[in-house]
Amino acid sequence: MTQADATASGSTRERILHTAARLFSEGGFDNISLRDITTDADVNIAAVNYHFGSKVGLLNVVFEHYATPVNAARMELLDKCDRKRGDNPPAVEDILWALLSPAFHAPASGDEGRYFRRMLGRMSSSANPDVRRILFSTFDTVAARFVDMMARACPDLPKEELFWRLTCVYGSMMYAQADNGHIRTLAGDSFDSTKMDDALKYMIPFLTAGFTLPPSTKSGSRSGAK
Amino acid sequence: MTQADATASGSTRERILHTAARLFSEGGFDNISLRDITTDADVNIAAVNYHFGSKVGLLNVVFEHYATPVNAARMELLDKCDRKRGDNPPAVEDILWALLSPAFHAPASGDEGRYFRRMLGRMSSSANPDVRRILFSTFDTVAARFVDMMARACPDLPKEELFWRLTCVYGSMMYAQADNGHIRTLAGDSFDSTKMDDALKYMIPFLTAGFTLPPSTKSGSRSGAK
DNA sequence: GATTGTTTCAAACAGTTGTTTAATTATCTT
DNA sequence: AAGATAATTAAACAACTGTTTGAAACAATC
Repeated sequence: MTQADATASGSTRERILHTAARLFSEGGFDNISLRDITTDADVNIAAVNYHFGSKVGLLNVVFEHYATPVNAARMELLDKCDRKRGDNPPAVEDILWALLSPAFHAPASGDEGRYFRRMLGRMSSSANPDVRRILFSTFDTVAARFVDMMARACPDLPKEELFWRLTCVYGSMMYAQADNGHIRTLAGDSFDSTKMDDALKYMIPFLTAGFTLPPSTKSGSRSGAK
Repeated sequence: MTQADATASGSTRERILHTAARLFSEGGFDNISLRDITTDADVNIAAVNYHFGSKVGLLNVVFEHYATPVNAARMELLDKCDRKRGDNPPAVEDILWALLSPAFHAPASGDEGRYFRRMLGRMSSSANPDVRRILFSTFDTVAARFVDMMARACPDLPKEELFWRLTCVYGSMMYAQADNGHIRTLAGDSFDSTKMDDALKYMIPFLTAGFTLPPSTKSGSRSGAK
């Protein structure tokens, strides 16, 4: 089954949805026109506004469609982190697993998961206000709980240092999802960087090690190059 | 001196350059039109094509202007890493310092460094082919040397794990530079996240801890949520 | 089989984009 | 001062954007 076939079946609405996710993942939101999508999906231009109201409305539905299961899986795993430890603070590694594994695994079948991951990574630094609003509102609740649990897992960590460590976690995750190809070009392309199981296997220990470090001392700053 | 004044002085060419950097950092390349730039810089719209050939040509010059000192500083610091250790492998922390500190520090004065950092972070995941080409060619040489030195610093690390660890490093750096505000909104905004000295102080130990971990064992994969 | 409501379609809409033109002004050279 | 080069300007260019229109085709219900 070719790629074109994969999106040529189903209702008009579904064809638009799947084609949009694929093209947005390749070109971002602003660089992909409605004509790009409707031509590829073999539907009329007006169908987008008929079914989704607007281009932004389409993006909204794409996000809802793909992000809902990811959010649900994250919530479930975060619940397990809490139950597992009772009144004790949850474990950093478990929380990181709850954040990363749903994003890297779901949806399991086909290329659609890869499309959505790349789309998300690409859009995470978008300057488009509509994109930012949709992105934020989609992951708002779960992300807030993730941050809260990480803070509880590291009770001695100052807020400022927590912020920078979270920046590393989110940055690593988004960059891995975006898969922009820069690192692979530099580090050799003799292996498959789309295997998200490997990403989890290697990245979770990496991030756990950084996050479980004792808080930096106030005088611990490096003053300059030596 | 107001922000408008800061870019209202100098030659037409310079005003375009500085205004472009500022607006690109706020809105990315595709979302900022030449009319946005020329209106803000108070120059005629044809001046862009006269001085820079095209919009892409303008972006090229902006990158050259701001990235050249960063590249030079990185090269110098990487040289020092090599000299310091002689024939021994360089230290991971020193290499990370060589990569991060020039990006977070330079240029020292004014807002221009912040503009360029944010622009770079925003564009690091851009899908625009022109942006990708410029970005890659700008940092190509230095990045390749950085990757090579990291590989030498971790001789026992399989190429695949090296790739994912580098992904974490670049992702953290770019996300910190992009400063998209998502984490700060979640983690509280009671402190100043634009102080790049703090970013270095906290991020370098974080990334060093992850990168100096012993290689993962083949069976070390986590099979699923518990 | 007529009458709903739903979906599709070609065509046009007004607005914005990067780029170019040709004329005018400014600056420098001899 | 005269001529040559450089820089700036208003205006227009063709191409593309998301969106809307009103008629046509389709489906479902009575």
